[in-house]
Amino acid sequence: MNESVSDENFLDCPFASVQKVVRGKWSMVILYFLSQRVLRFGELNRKMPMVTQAYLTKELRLLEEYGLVNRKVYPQVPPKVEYSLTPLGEKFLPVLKALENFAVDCQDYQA
Amino acid sequence: MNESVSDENFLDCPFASVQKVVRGKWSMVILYFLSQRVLRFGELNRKMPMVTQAYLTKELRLLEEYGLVNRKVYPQVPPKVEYSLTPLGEKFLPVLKALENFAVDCQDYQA
DNA sequence: CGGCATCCAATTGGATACTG
DNA sequence: CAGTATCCAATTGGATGCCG
Repeated sequence: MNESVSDENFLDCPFASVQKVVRGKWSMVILYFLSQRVLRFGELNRKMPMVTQAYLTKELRLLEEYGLVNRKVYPQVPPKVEYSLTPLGEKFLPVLKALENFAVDCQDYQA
Repeated sequence: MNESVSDENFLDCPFASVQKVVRGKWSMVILYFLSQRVLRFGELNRKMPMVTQAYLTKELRLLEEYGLVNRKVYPQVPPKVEYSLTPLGEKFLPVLKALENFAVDCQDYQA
């Protein structure tokens, strides 16, 4: 069900391969905030108070695994962890921009 | 695009309002095929054999509800139903294009 | 042909409490 | 401060069968 996308009737569908990035409920918002600047875990969480810290951790781990987010741990007490976009993460920004434009279009249509 | 999402108006966040479109596992693939041409239900299903018809129906209904897809029923026997993009659906295409580009970037990074 | 209804499995999202 | 660990609720995805 996972990697066997060699269905000949199917495509070399690029969407299937990247959709996982966009599926997490808050992943795009995370990427948006990190595109503005490097953020510590607590800072990011405060910008997204509707997300529990446990879930924020999970999504950050996923984005890290996908190679879009970098996690830098400072060996201190108390701990300090900074999150930032990787070069690949930066390459996702045009998608965010396109989605932003689309959101505007949506509002126009509702008016 | 900078200050439109300040630290507190996360609810105005355009991504949150639009993410539902992109969450369905196959919604982007559906939109991609429909961007190529108008398709009957069966045609679309044959292009996506990994999706059961019941689920394809569900996603199409959602995309219709979101205003991206138009469903045209021909009152015939046997039934004929054609799906196409609405004007709003067309406006989603830049997002698909951006995602496509990103998919290419992903592959570059894996190499 | 293009559904719908039903039921079920899997995945996701989230609350809460505890920790180095 | 930035997490784990656990448990649970909600949502999603999917199989199967019937219908006009």
